[in-house]
Formats: sequence, structure tokens, C-alpha cells
Amino acid sequence: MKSPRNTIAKTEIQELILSSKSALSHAEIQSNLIGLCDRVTIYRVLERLLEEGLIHKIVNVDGVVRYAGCHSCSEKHNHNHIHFSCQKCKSVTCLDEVEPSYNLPKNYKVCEMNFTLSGFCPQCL
Amino acid sequence: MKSPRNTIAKTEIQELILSSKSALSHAEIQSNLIGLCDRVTIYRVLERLLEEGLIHKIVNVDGVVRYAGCHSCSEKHNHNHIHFSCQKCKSVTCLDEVEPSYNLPKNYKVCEMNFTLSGFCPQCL
DNA sequence: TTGTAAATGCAACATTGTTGCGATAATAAT
DNA sequence: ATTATTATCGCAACAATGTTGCATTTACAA
Repeated sequence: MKSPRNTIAKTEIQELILSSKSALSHAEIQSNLIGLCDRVTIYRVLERLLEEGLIHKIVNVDGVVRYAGCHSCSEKHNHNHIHFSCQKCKSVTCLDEVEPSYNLPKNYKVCEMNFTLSGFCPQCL
Repeated sequence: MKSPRNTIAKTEIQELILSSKSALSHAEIQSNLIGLCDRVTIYRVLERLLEEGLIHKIVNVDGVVRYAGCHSCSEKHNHNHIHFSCQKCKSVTCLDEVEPSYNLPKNYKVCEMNFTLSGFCPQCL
């Protein structure tokens, strides 16, 4: 029986992520919120926001981990959408409306998916 | 005009990856080839093998980078297949035959793709 | 106002990846 | 077979990212 608390750090980080058009890395969050809290706290807040289902985690093609708000998954909490990583402007965005389809061999049970396309976004094309 | 050389380190690492059923991380390669060469050399060999198109790089859902041999891409060198990461046995395998389909909004140019599903493989189900 | 435990800051550590440079060794040229 | 060239290697140092333990602070409920 753990009861989560609303702290300044959590509120600020949450707002930053939810208001951002693109997904943010730990480093980006840190440099956007200088002086707010410790580096470690950011990691722990991100962990909590993930658990609470308020944000989701994206692993980019280059291995960089980023976080984005959950917009289109209010009812059923799924993240089966594609992410796009622009090689020029370096932004990583959620294509909430795009869900891929595929035919998996039998006897596989899927729990999570991570689908990131890399290339050039409309702004940079 | 650089002419690549076949060294023991390169040969061993290449054989290890190509003979492995699942994709291997840097750490796994290192612990499989103790005493062969320096840690840094492994990174550099992997870089070369990637450039030469002999292996490909997979970023897992958890952010761990792994490498797998190129089997089904001898003619046209593409890696538009799905990878499966088992939460139980921790193996990451290429589902060479499974290519996803999706409808991207216009004005996106795709260069690379990274698609990893996470869950339970047939052996662990 | 007070008790509790959730959350934080700090230090220390672990892992992963990169860079520079002198030494080594694979291959081509002699 | 010997030598020259330079790709590759080992080592040290560094940077970035993420984790853990513990004492302190603080949100919030009683």
C-alpha cells in the first residue's frame, strides 16, 4: 500500500514531458530543468511516471532512451504506435495514429513493442 | 582506399556472431571470448563488421544494443524484419521472415527501421 | 500539529561507449 | 624471404548513462 505523492520535481517533469511535442531524453529533461532537482531524482521520477502510466519509454535506433507523454492511450493503455526519429533535427515523435501490422509465427506471446523508424521528418525533407 | 585486414579478433568475433542463434551484446561477446582481445577492440571490430554489412545492429526494448549476423540479406541488404526479445530466457532473435507493414503519413522519408517485440518465445511459453 | 513513509540529495559505484597514441602485425611490394 | 606501409591493437584516460545505499527532507494523512 504505497501512496504516491505529488512533489515539485514530479509535477515539473511531468508537465515538461506532456507539453513537449517530441520525446525527451534524460539529458534533455535535465538541461530544461536546471536547478530543479538532482540527476538521480529525475531517473526516479521517470520510473514513477512510467509505472503510473502517464508517460511511455522509447528506445531510439541509436540506443538513446526518451520519454513521451501518453496522449492517445487514455482508455486502453497501449503503445502500439510507430515512433519517428529524424536524422536531421534529431527529434523523436510519436505517430500515434500509425499502427503496424505483422504476422508472427505461432507460439509467440507479445507483451511490449518498440518500433522506431529513422529518416527525415516533413519539416526537414 | 583502405584495405581491410583479416585479424584473429575479427575472425573470431565474426564467427561467434554468425554461428549464434540469438543476437549478442558487447558484454556477451566479451565473456564468450575471454582473453582474445581488448574491450575496445571488440567495439572497433563490431564497427567494421557493420560497415562491411556482415552483421546488423539491434536495439532492444530495454536499450541494450545487440548484434546479429546477416542471413537473409545476401542480395539486397535490408533489415526490415522484426526482432523478438524473450523476457524469460533473455534471448533476442531475428524473425527474418516477418516484415511489418504500415501506412506512414506523407512527407516522411524512411532510411532505417528498428522493430522489436518483447514477450515470451515458443521455448518459454 | 504530528507521525509515517514517500521522495530527495549526495556520494559512490557500475556499465557502456569513445578517443588518442605508441606498439604490433597483416598484407602488398620488393 | 625481406621490407615497407598502414590497418589494427592494447592501454590509459575520459565521458555519458544508469544504479544503489543511506541519512535527511517533506508530502500528506491521521
